[in-house]
Amino acid sequence: MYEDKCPECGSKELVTDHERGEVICSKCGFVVTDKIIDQGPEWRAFDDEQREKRARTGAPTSLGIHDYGLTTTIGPENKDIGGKDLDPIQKAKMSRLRKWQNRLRVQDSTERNLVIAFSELEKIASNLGIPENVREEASYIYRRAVKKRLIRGRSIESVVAAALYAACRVHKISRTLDEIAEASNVKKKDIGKSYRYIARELNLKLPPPPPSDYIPRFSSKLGLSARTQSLALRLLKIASERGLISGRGPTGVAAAAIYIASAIGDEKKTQRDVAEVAKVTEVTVRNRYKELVERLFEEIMEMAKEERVDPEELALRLNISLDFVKNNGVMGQYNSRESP
DNA sequence: AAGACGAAAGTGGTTGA
DNA sequence: TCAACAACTTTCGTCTT
Repeated sequence: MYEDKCPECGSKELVTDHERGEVICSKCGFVVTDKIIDQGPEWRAFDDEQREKRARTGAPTSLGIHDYGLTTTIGPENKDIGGKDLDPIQKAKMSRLRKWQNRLRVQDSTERNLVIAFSELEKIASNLGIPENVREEASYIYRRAVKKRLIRGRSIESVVAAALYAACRVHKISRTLDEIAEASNVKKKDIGKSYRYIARELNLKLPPPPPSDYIPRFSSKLGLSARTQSLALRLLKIASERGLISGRGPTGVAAAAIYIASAIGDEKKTQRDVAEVAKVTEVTVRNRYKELVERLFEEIMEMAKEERVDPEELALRLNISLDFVKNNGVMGQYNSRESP
């Protein structure tokens, strides 16, 4: 469930972005929530007639059902098409058919494996509010892993979690290992191991997610405005252009950018709060944000100016000494800072 | 009491001989 | 296979507001 109004600008024009699993205000771009629970069908019915037509086409085929959802089950009602009761002979026949069908559907161990795996997948994915297309990606990856017999010695759950982790990265809505570990009963370490293994064996080449992938989700968890989000994204853009990102954990960098942006945007969050949503420690937030402040000083002051925040006030919020502010030339005089 | 600071020691993963 | 290494965490005492 989510609100029907944008908390940022009050507009009711909310758009659901199924690609990213986010609900976004079409006026100001604010991410209302990134957690869409229990999505309905992917289509919208504009009137009853259409709804009828579409509903009759049956369940959408889904990779997440072990036989692709294409089998017909024999219903338990013992009625014929007209809804009349069947005679006893027919009844017996149908019950025999049902028995066989159940035996055939969950036939070999591979099939059984998939049944268990996909129910686990659904559980984890719905805990995290992962959209349908990403779930299907995960199923696909998992199928390939099974086919290549990559599950030996690994638990089904850890491979499922790993597949989901990979699928999220493919679709640029990266979750952290911590988040997936929390939503499943698998330890972070095991997920990581399984992930690295299947990623290598299946030739999934996934670059590490850029910190910006985490900004919408973290910001909306913290209840930050769209304005502040975009400040954070701007900081990250400049930072990555200058190569200040490499080697650093993306979540820590994202957290730092949000911390700074929240101070500029006049809705300051504590290091603790930011660290919590990013699942890093305060120490890491501190280290990253100190680096960013040092090396993006002018840009930060420039943004402060745009946001009509007094430099001294900002210095206070970010615990930068006033000397540092002066020496780095808020007025634009002595800036001959070179990087070592 | 809360927020921030940073030193010091520990952890787990990567790299390179 | 082992050791060095970088990033990050844990823990903790201190300072400021």
